Amino acid sequence: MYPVNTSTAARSSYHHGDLRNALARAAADLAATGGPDAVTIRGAAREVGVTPTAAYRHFSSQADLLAAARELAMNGMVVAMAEYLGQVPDDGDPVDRAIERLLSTGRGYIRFAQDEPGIFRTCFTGQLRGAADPDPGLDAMGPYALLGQMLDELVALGYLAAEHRPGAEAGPWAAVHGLALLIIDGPLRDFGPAERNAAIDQTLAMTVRGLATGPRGRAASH
Amino acid sequence: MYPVNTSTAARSSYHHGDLRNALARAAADLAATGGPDAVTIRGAAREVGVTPTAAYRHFSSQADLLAAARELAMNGMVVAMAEYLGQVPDDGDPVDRAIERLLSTGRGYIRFAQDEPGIFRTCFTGQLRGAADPDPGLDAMGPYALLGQMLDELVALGYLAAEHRPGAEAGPWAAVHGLALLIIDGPLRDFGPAERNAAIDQTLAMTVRGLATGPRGRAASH
DNA sequence: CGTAAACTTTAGGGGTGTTAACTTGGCATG
DNA sequence: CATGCCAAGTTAACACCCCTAAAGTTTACG
Repeated sequence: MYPVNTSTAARSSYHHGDLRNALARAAADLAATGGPDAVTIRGAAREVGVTPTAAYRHFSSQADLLAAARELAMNGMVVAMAEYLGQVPDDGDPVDRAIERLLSTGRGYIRFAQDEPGIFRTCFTGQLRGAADPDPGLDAMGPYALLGQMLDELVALGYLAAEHRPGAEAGPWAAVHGLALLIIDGPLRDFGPAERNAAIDQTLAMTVRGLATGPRGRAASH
Repeated sequence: MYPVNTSTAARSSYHHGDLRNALARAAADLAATGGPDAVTIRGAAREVGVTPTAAYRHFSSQADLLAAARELAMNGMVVAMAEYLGQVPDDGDPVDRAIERLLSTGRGYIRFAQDEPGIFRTCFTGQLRGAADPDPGLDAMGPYALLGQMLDELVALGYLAAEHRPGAEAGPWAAVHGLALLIIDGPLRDFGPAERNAAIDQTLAMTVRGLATGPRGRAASH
């Protein structure tokens, strides 16, 4: 009944050696299949082959474990999005290209939510207010930073007016975030693929049009 | 230890007389303070002053009770939104007025989410896929229908192009929905009121601009 | 007056978070 | 080398939850 060496750097017998990470990983796995509600101390401990109370040596509470899972989930999300974004071709008109990159970022966001709803939900839903969060919000800023770069590009190219740049992340982010949630566990969840994609295209098109406040933006109709 | 007459039409002694509704109401109360996770058979029964097993006479499961709570929550939301919408003045240019109504709808949505996060979450999050849902999605269509009317108005006034009308609900809905969730339990939750309102204004402005595809729309800059 | 519905108690099997007290064993120190 | 400390694990237990089942009590109604 000694701990099973599930994955990395684990000593062989009584002391696990890397229990914290192993538990966090297990928690992330649970989140992937069952969403944040499936992240449980007992479940993670069981998966690692360890007593539930052992987990309390490394995590002060279930919320703490969930936070660790969320961090891993967030990493997974930015990696997946970056990977998806890397596939967009780098040719054509600069403005079109910048817009295409923005669109791909949004599509990557929504696609990830659809492909890994459990992880996506874990990233964003069920945040505790008073939880001990060392860097508040900054860990969830992965997609935010990415979006910021896109918008900077659009300003530089004259598509988005400079005076509209401050705080411009809110709109596009809200749009893709909301759409993702409406699709994965909102009223749009039983749309077929066609309707779903139509909703995505329409939302992204509206967003891009709504950002066209600069000189070059008002020219392009899209 | 006889049941306390919490509210409406309850007979006095052994038979409660309106237990189903009382439980649903209690469940909605629990949802209001603690979100959907706080909706529990035992909790609702306790609040009403009744044995947990008695609840199973009226609800087949906790999910069933939650569904009832969600229905009440949804009603509360449409009422609150309608009330808020009723306050917008009915004067000025028709297009401006229609846009103002659209904006107010969005503001009402977000405001409700902020004022009653528990109820809002109960409306939209944690939907079970296989749950016995008599009219799938249609109960959650309250805000959706309202939005549809606004968009029809905008088409009639030439602000939104008719060819963009089909499925145009997705974008605006996604935007306000996403913003609401980012604010109440997403990364934007610890924004101050000022930043929060700025994000709301910016998102709504972007949305309105993004809908301006008709002849009258392209003229107005807003 | 008797049936049946509404509600009650009791009991039990499974899940969860969390605390308290105990045991094991690695490692440093005398 | 022996010793003993202390962290990493353990078992046990309490409280809460969902859900099911069986058997009893009250009340409405035909």
